[in-house]
Formats: sequence, structure tokens, C-alpha cells
Amino acid sequence: MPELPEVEVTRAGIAPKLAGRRIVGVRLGKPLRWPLGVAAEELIGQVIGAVRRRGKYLLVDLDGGGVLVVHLGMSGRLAFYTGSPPAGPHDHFDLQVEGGVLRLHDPRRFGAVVYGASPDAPMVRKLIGHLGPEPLSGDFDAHVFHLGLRQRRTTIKQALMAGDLVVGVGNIYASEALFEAGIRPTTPAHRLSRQRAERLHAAIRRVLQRALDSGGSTLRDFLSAEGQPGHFQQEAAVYGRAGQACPRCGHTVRSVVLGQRSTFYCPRCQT
DNA sequence: CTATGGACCTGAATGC
DNA sequence: TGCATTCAGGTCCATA
Repeated sequence: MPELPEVEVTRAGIAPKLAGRRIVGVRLGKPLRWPLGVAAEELIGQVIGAVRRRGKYLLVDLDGGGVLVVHLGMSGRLAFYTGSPPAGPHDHFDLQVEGGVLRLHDPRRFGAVVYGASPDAPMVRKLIGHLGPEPLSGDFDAHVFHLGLRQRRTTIKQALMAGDLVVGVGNIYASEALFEAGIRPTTPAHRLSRQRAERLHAAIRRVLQRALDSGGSTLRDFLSAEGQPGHFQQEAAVYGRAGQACPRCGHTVRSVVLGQRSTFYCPRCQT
């Protein structure tokens, strides 16, 4: 479900509901990927500040100087509810504030909520310290990106998803960005010319921005914090479309497995 | 240090 | 209908 656009849509949805609110309770369901790392009582009474995003991680600042690092994994969904609706079997974390609750719903439990006593606590650094530049910020530089790709002895698609040359590009948008740039996903990363790296750099930004503008991908079950589905899926050119016609040239879209992830491309448009 | 495969977990879709 | 198999948005970690 969540790649960068979905996480950002979620962030924008919950931030205004949480800012300035005092934490009055915490409820833990089944274990997530990592333990919270702090006793729930330590959070109670703290006031929430900004809700930020780094790659696919959300960072909830607390007035005690700590931070809650939230990741949605594959199936996670965060939403703010007014009142205190009953928790379902897949609701594994509640952050209760005055008047409502921020709830993590995550059937597969690959997601996590981890507390760091400071923004550079060891666990926080482990999770986000190695991340590359934000694709939609000025930190994402085409030249640096190209230099990074040249060091990589793997496919361009896997290099994109590794998270240290650029963050936020997951399995869907990797295929989509490579399609838009006309680059075959199996191309060795270090073989990309400067021109093609620039095209890819621009395509990544366009694809993510477009998805963001559309409210996030709607693949399967994405819902924003307000419960609104995104509508990017209708615009997916190749992802999940093996055997169908390429929207650009009509050739049959193919799929291949790279790094154990399904990858889609048009063999005519992408070289 | 780099690249690869396994691991984590549940539900939906597909196939016999 | 019932049961087994495959696949799904992520990413850390052990292993070569």
C-alpha cells in the first residue's frame, strides 16, 4: 500500500489533528515489527508537535524531545478517529489524545511504531540514518544521482528501490518511473548514461508528484486518513499490467522478477 | 563494502 | 465447496 505519496497523504491528513494535542493513553495490540521501546506511561501527558516524513517513515515529535517513528510496512494504514471507536483485530497501535485517537491498522504487521528519546537516538538512526535524498526536494540532484548509479553493480530497478540514492520509490513507482523514462528495469545501474540518469531523475519526480496530487495510489486498499481512496491506479501505465497493451505503443507489457519483486515494463518503449 | 535470499505475517485471489 | 498454492505496497539481517 504505502510508498512515498501514500505516506505523505497520510501525514498531511493526520498532522493537523495531532498538532498541539496531549497524549492521554496508548493501546498496544499484537506485536509489530519492533517493540515500541518505551513504557506507555512515559508518553502519557506529552504534547504532540509536528508530524514529519522521511522517506516512507513518519516522525511524530513530542514535547519531551522524543519522537515516535512510524512505518506502515506493506499493509499499514494510519487514521485519526474522533471519540474512541472499538479496535478491530488488526488495530495494533492506538495513540489516544484528547477527543480522538490515532490508530494503526496493519493486518500483516510489517509496520512499526518505535520511540526514540531524541531525533538521533540509536534506533532512529538505524532506521532513517542511511536514507538518501527526498525525491521531491532540492536535495535530489541529478548529477549526484548519476554518480551514485555508476557505483552500483545491480539493476537500475533494484538501485532505485534500495533507498540510499533516493527514498520513497517503492515497487509500483519504480516500474512507473522507469517506463516514463524509457529505461528497461534490467539495465545495469552503472551503465546509465548521464542523459538517461537525468531523464530518470525527472521521471521519478514527475511520477511521485502526480501520484501525490491524485491523493495516493489506490492499489488494493489504500485509504487516506480521511478514508478517501486515491486514484493513481487508473493511471498506472505498466504496473500490474502484464499481458495488456502498453498505453503508449500497444506492445504487450511484460513482467520479470528482480530481487524477488514483480517488475513491469514495455519491451518496445523501454530499452 | 556489496549483492542476494530469507525472514517477518495475514488475507485475497487463483487453481485443482 | 474445500483445500493448497501464490502473491501482495517494505526493509532489515544474515550469508556469500
